[in-house]
Amino acid sequence: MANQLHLSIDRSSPVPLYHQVVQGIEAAIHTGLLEPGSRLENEIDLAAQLNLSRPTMRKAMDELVRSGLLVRKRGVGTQVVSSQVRRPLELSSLYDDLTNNGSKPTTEVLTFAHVEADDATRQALHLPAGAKVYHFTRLRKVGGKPLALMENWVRDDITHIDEELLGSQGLYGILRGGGVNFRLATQRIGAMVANEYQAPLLETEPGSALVTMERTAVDDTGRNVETGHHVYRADSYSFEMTLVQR
Amino acid sequence: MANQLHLSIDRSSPVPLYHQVVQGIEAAIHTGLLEPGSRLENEIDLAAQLNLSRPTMRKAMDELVRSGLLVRKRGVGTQVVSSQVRRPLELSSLYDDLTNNGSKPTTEVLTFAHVEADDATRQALHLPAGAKVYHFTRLRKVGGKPLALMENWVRDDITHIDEELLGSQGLYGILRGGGVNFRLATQRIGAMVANEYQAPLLETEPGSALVTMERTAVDDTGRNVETGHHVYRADSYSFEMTLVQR
DNA sequence: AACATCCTAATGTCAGGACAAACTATTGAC
DNA sequence: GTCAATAGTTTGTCCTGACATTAGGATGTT
Repeated sequence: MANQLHLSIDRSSPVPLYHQVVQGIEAAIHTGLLEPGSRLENEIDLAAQLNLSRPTMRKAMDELVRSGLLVRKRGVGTQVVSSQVRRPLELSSLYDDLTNNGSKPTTEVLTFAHVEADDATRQALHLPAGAKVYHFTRLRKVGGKPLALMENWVRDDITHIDEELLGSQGLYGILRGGGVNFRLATQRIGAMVANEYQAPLLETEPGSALVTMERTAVDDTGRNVETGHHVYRADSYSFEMTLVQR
Repeated sequence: MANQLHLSIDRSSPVPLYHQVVQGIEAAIHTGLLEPGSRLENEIDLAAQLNLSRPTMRKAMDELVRSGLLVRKRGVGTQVVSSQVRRPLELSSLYDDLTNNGSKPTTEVLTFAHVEADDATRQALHLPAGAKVYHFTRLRKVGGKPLALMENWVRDDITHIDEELLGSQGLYGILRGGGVNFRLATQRIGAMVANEYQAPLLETEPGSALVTMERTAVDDTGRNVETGHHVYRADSYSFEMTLVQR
């Protein structure tokens, strides 16, 4: 079963070896070199072929299993999952998703204020009484079509934010530029019908379906940096994800 | 910084050591023994205290980082995330979620058929032409209140399914009983407004908001076992998840 | 031919060590 | 006093080695 992965490992690269393996196998699956359902060679032989240790090989496969591309069974082997799997939902911003997708989103800042945080915001961001936050609402369009209406609250002790900045780039880009390393976010996805305020902005009818998302993001120092409440036109947006059994 | 985790490791237990550590730290966080934002001792000392090797300790912390409870920074240390983190979205069924939650869901089977798969279903389940599937719709209530309207298509070569079975337990429970080990699922979450068919069943008004979910589940042999299209009352259900930066 | 038993292959778990890279805080020089 | 070099701490990566556990086929018995 010479599976001829022709992966090449570059030991002088700063990219960790296990990650090079991950990328190599991902590529092999996407190019069809590794067909869905096919079995891989066992971990030990694969490691030997690439002059890697088994733990390193195993760590690479762990990631691929976690992301849903591979399936392992003890005593049997490892095989490529037959279904075409998309990337699991990652911590990314709408703006990044759209630009990565080749679209050119535009952002219109509807309101902008630097105000004292209300109770709900203080609780969401773990702020003391009297702390101030940036509070703003934005309308995001892609291809001239409105897609999302976003209301956010952001700590003001990270980086300066103003209306002009928000109009020119995504919020997460601004915050990353201010030194924030996002680590995780909790979010809740639901639905509502468009009200009189939302409908005209999103160029739809009151009563049409909207996808709602509430999110709070945490950075690597444990600070709750940002919380927001977004609504999306249901006919233009939905959340796609891959769930992996642990 | 004697953090007194008083974890006890049982080496005779069939539970892997690293998982015992995971459970111990999770418990410490949930009981408040480890406060949000507090730093843990370093990996090596913790491992030594529990008479474990560093890789084992590290594997445990890896899982906790992945699930969002801990945050690591090279050169600095590991700390408990300040926000209260919920479990990441796992591959679970609505029925399981409800029963684990202490609720007593009831299921009403609206339609049931054993029919030849249509094109869309054949494609979703990777079935050959002429293959047959179980096709059924169910209404799930909890506390007498309707919550979800579910339409599913299931391969018929796994286990026998009938109307009575579906009324008494969850679909995933039936399939697991039939020897299926679920591994992953891809799903898409969106929104729609209730139509004339859905509204009376869900005891709501036409035009009210519904959360929609489409899911296809894959088992450990790579078979696409089940695909379904569910709608939930938006006022009673939403999807909550934790996203972790990779 | 049907069944139970053994064997093999593969993944799962665990240990102990070594060095690299990144961040902090201290120390030193100007 | 301010800034830069340095040392120390902690996580990140990688290695070798060992044994346990499981699934499934092969073997042998009834």
